[in-house]
Amino acid sequence: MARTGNATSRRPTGTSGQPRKRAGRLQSAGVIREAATALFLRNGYLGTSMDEIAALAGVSKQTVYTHFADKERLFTELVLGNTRPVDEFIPVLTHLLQDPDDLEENLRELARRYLGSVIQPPVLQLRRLVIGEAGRFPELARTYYERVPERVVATLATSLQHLAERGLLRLDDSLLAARHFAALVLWIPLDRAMFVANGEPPAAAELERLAGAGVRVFLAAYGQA
Amino acid sequence: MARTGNATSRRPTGTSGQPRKRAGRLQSAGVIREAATALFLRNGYLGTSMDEIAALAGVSKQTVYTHFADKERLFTELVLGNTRPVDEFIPVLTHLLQDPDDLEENLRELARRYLGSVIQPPVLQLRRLVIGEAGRFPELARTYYERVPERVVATLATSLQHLAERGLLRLDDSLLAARHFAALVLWIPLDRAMFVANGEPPAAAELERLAGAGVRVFLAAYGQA
Amino acid sequence: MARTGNATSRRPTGTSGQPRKRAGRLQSAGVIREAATALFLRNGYLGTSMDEIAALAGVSKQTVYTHFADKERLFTELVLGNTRPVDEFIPVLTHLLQDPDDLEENLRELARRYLGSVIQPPVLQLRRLVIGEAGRFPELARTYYERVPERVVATLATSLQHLAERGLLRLDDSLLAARHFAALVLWIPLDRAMFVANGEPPAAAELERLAGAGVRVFLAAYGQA
Amino acid sequence: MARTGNATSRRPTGTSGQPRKRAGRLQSAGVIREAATALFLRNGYLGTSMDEIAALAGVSKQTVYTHFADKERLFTELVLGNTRPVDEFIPVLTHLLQDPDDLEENLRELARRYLGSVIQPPVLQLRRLVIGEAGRFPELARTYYERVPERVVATLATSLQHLAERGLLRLDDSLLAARHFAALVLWIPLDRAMFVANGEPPAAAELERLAGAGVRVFLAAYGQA
DNA sequence: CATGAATGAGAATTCATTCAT
DNA sequence: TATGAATGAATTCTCATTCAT
Repeated sequence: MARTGNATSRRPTGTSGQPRKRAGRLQSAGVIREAATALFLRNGYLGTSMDEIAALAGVSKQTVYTHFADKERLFTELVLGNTRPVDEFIPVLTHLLQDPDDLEENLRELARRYLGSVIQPPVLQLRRLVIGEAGRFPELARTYYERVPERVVATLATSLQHLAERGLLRLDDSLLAARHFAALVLWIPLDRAMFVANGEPPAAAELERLAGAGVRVFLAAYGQA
Repeated sequence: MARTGNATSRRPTGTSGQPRKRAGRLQSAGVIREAATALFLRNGYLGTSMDEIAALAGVSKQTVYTHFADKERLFTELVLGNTRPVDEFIPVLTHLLQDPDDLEENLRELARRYLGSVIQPPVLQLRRLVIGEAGRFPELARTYYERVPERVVATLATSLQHLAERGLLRLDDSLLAARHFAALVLWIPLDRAMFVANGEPPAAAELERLAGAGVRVFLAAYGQA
Repeated sequence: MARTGNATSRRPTGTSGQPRKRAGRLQSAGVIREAATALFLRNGYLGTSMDEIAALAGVSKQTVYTHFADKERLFTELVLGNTRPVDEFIPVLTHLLQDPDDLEENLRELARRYLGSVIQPPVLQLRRLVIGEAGRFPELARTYYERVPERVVATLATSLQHLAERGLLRLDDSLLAARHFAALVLWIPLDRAMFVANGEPPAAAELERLAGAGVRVFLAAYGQA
Repeated sequence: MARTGNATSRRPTGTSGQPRKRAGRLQSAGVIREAATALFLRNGYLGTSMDEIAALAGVSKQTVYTHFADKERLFTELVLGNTRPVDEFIPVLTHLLQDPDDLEENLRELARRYLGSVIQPPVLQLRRLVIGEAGRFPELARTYYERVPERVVATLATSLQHLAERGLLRLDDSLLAARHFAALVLWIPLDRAMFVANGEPPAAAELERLAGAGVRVFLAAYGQA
């Protein structure tokens, strides 16, 4: 059932890597961040050791501690600092629903982008990581939930509300509608991706099909007759 | 023949020590299973030590190893042996859609039960656990996915197909429809529960509302005009 | 430097072997003896576990303890019971020097047989084993030394003494002469074999050469002018 | 961000405990080497634990691991680093046979020194150790054989060859002659010492007698008429 | 700021041996 | 006699963290 090799023994990935040549003083933090992110995403919180991080970053372990008080702090900082995908997606979302000429097509485009943003391997890994560590870091998981998926849903709700006000949609609970949209569009591939790690990502045609079908259902319920 | 003292240098330790009750022989495996399940669910795979498991089970560490070859095997066996909730839900599902007098109400009842089954804390914990360890145990996660959530969806698809054949629903891809149903009904509280661990579970009224709303959207798209 | 694989981790050789089908009651002791001998010779005293022995013998561990009080006793009994090669060689030796027609040729034949007896892999393994455990089992090693190599030398000394009395050799310390003979004949391949484990054994021609050369030197010092 | 308590659940233990002297920084490796050597020689590879080594060295276990990757590496490094006796004996040998005034006496002196070097308890223990572990570390045993006993024999062969060229000896295979010399001089006490561990070493007179007798036989075969 | 050496606790797993059946 | 289950101590090795330089 376990992956090739031994699930318990983890190789010190850093040792064999090329030891960077003394990251120029102040860049240490960045190098460490990168190394730690890669390792946490791959092996989880407990599955990653400070030794490995230091080795992969090419710095001494103490240097890691100079920049980050302890493992916990390093971890939470990395998780919460990793919001680029949402930060970039939010404006796209807003813009797409700003002034739609063809609502169904615009929603479909939104669905495609939404899916495309969420289905990226690093995003999936982070999602798995945060979910898996939710027991150990409840605060962190809750904060991540609010800052990442919920932020998108809230923004989407606002946009849907605007559309409803302009008579383009029928809805009385925009947040619920936004969640239904997210559910219809994301759930199928996302749920699968949570469990099937490293599986090949869904083909473009499949995503297209899912986006179309999700939007169709959404509009059947929330579209103007 | 041996030199003074003991060549092996391990004294036979059995004589000393208080005669712990000796968990009833053949029941050890069960006790260990329970203890391990509780700990794995709470603390994860790496966060749980064989020492803790043995201690909580009230047996010696070696006894754990007599019953389970190693930690990995113990873990996977527990995860895959934990399918009771689905095993119980599948017949309910089938029966509810067997011969519906009021389709909307039956779907709503199904939605309530589906939600009720999935939202149970141990089920949620197991879900988080499997997702979190998907990187370390990809095979296990995939198998779990197929045996648990996918099995329900496949069964649901069959039931929906029957309803469509009897003219009660309009659909051409029953699996897709089943997934849309699951998405509309489960996603909202389940996604939240993945991140908000130990948060108070949604109130019954809230679940009722979500079930109703989900079914409404589903029927808007797949119901008979 | 270590052999392929890990010198520390030893695989439970017995588990994969075919589990004999319940050795007929009283034969257990024999089966256990065989299994234990094989394992001790291969992996040493500490490197062999009672579990492995039981598994390879196809009996339960307790059965091992029924026949042998503990690991030490099992070990010493096996080592001291393993004297077949000498038991068989001693009469050969005596007979060869009984009434020699061509002394040099008879000594050469003796040398060949001596070498042939000592150079057998199981004999070499046992020799390595006893030497390696001499620190842990000093009594055992000393006893083995007396019962095996020293017994041959003592017998040889007696035979040489007879030959001297018949005027065929010149010597005043027959034990010393016997030891010189053993040294000249055995030392070269035996010393090498102690260190080069599993090396291919010396070719027959090489042994022949060594026997001849050893006897030549011996006769140069102890032969009749 | 983390839950109450410590997410890692290992308290920083450094505060408590008596501040052991902190073995002088860079000298740890040496201290560890000494301790490990003593223990390996006394108890063998498997009979020595890393715990014992650390304790005897007065350092923490982890410090042992900072200096030596693992037990195997520590062991092989110690064994192969232990060649002082030969390193010192080789020049003596060469010098003694350089320009002999009284060949028999010089050979006898050489025999005494040879014996004296080989019969030292630590040398004997190392020899037993390497032989005993030859099954587990075949490469190591072979390397040791080549670097220690064979190196002496090869050097001796060269010296004997020189003597032959100067007409002081008669021989056509100097390596064989060297091995015969070693056999005649060393075998008797060395073979015994392999088995009789911790036995009192042969008295000086006994060694003298053996050296004399060995040289006498050697010269009977290889000396000038 | 950066380092290498050090630490105590704890990880998974195996050991020789015994007990109840 | 033979067994399977159980035990406490020990095994190798790793962990997060700190100290002296």
